[in-house]
Amino acid sequence: MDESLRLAFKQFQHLWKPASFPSKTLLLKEGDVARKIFFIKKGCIRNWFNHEGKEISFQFFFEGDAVASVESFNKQTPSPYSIETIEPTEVSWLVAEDMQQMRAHPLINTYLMDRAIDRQAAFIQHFFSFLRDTPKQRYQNLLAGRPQVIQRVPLQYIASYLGITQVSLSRIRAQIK
Amino acid sequence: MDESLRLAFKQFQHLWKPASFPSKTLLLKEGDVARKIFFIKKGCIRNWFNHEGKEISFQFFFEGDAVASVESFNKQTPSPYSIETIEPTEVSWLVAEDMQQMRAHPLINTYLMDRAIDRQAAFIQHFFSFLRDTPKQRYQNLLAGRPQVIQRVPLQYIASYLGITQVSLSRIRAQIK
DNA sequence: ACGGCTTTTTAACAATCGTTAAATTTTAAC
DNA sequence: GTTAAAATTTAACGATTGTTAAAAAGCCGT
Repeated sequence: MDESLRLAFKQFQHLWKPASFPSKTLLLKEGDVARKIFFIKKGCIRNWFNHEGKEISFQFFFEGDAVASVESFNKQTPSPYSIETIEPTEVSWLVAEDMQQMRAHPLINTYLMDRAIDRQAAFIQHFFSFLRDTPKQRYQNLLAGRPQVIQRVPLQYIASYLGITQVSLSRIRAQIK
Repeated sequence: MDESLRLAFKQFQHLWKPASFPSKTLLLKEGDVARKIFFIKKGCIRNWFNHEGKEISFQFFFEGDAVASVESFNKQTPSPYSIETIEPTEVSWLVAEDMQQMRAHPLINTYLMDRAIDRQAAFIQHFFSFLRDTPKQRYQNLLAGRPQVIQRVPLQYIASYLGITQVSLSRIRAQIK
């Protein structure tokens, strides 16, 4: 992020509102329409959806990450998933209208588009690992590439993220140690 | 696609070049830089990457679809995957510079962005099925939702698309019939 | 520090998957 | 149409996973 972009962001600083939440707080409930985008100052968040009574986590976010139910936020449609804190979390948040205002700034718009593309690339890489790797390899990739996920996220959430059960993850961990 | 958009596309008709390829023709080789975007008039195409000597297919395209190694095409970087015809295929194609020219048109740009978002949504749905469904359910979803994939794409390609081996797919098919 | 609750691990068994190899069917070239 | 090559199915076996249940470990509030 260069200086001119930083300045552009400062112009809109007044739009951002601070908030703090305890762990296990729903910031957005599956089926509701997203009105806010969150920027994590401190803490940890997961995105998950319900499938036959089971919670399936599919994304984790940490300090510096922006979190929103993007489609729901942009189109004002029901969100296909929930957003929930994992740790006590401090955020800055913004409503959709204010986000539109920021997007009007070309530098910020370009920056946000680039971040969206980066996230998509990471998403595709994670997806590819389901085609290419075994669950054990997927766990080892996570351990090597994003150790803070394993340090900070409860294993039950990680299991569904890897596409396996808690029991299977526990066995994999026992094999490696 | 409404009338004004159709007119906008017509303006750039002269940029599109026709080409025909036999089946199993590489339109882009993994590691090469993508220079073209293809629009399928007739036929069928797959995207795949090599992993330890095995071909892993992850997307299929049919008549009306636009196909390119998007990141490679946009950033002029090596493509992480190959693009290959499955059937004898007729396409219209365009080089990156001409695509930029078309993107300058607001209607076309909006249309292309919307299609990109649609594709991403479909991609995410496919990804979710790896977290939520068994391989058998994934096959049945494909059979119900995109029957032409099963009718036109060789089963060995479909197997890797579903994240399983050809043998396992064959067993699943035997169970269902 | 204590109890109660949640999370993680372990165990046992059935079901599914991967692997290798062979048999069968389909496809394509001459 | 015949034949060779490719694709698909079937078989057998070992490895991995899901499921259910119980045990162990960790966490939180009092």
